[in-house]
Amino acid sequence: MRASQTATRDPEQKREAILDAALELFADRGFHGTSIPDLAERAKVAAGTIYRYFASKEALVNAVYQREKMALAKALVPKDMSTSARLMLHAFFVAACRYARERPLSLAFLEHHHHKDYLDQASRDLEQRMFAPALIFLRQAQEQMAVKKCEPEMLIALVWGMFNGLVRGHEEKRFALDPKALAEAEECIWQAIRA
Amino acid sequence: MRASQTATRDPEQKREAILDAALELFADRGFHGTSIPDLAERAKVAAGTIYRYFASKEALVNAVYQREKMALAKALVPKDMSTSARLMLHAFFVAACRYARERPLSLAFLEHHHHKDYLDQASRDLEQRMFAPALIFLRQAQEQMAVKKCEPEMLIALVWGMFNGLVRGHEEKRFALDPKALAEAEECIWQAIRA
DNA sequence: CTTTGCGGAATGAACGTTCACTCCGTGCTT
DNA sequence: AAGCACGGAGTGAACGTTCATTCCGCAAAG
Repeated sequence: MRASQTATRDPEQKREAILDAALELFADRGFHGTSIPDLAERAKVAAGTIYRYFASKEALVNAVYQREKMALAKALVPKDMSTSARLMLHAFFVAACRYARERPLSLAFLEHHHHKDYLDQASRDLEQRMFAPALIFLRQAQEQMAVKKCEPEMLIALVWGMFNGLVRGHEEKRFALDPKALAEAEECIWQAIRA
Repeated sequence: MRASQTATRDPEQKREAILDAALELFADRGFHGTSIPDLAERAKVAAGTIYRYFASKEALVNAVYQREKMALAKALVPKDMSTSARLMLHAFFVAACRYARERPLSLAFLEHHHHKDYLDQASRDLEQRMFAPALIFLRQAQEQMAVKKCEPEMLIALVWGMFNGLVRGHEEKRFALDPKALAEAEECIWQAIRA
């Protein structure tokens, strides 16, 4: 087994093109609303080629899900858990807003395909790995009397729910999100969870 | 002349049976994931019968959307806007939780089909009629220094986002929602928006 | 020349929708 | 009172289309 010597035609690049096209189409038409021929056209490959890289449409959507979920997790995971709860929330909020701005399709896709029945176990498992660091941090912060002593899972649901509401309202142009509005929103979130 | 025969023959009841089946299936499989034959079987009618009541699958999903959105609006609209902001939030929260408990499929359907491109203008217009009373009340409360002076649309997005996060987390069994947890969640929401 | 992997037509299943028909309650005729 | 003709709701097989997936010929790489 030699290292990849096919430099002229990079198969990895084609795979990425298919994943990118799938992200776009699945994000705004959903899984069942997207056809393989449409997908092939967007990725600029033939329909049959997709099956060289992915066993089925389901396998493809799972590959997209796992790629995007890991990208989101990587973008949100804190570098340093030793600061105050307030600063941690700030870091989370800034990172989440940056991700929403830079990869809006990723967020839309993940929101749209959350907990769907065609997702396999590997995809589902990523959910918990994602929230694990936040959970640990929240328990710490609760002991230091920095945040409310509710079920930490519930606090995460509330914070993530607020962030989602913000993103959705902004996408629907119901309100603008200039720096002032963002700062106000961040403060709302902090007030919601602080002790 | 039998009761069951008369019941089956009532056209309004058949229409409702189709709408009920559509609510269930659309809520958990989505629009494109639900087929007319499946729908017909669930509603206990023949496929062709559905087209006696609705012009197309799109017309059907719009009929379901409008019925459920109006039911939600009716359940959430406040009886009396002259109390304090805190009590208004309490009334909203109790009503929303009651709706989530009694009609979970309705909430799932509305969340799932929010702003989809197969929804017609009439369906879209219901969205704004829904938030209008809340907007008026929020502006009042802001003048009385009871809630934060942010964009009211943003406050609505945050509150509704928290409620959605709560419902979703509960449905996924990530945490329990006993009366104590509900009271804590309500307090979080209040702290998020209070002045 | 052999090997490899892509393109795109071919395939059968399943889709939304239609339509010729059945069935039954109702009211008119006798 | 009984029979008949009518109208419209309900049916489900059939239609043309589109789907996910397969397959084979070809073009380029080794």
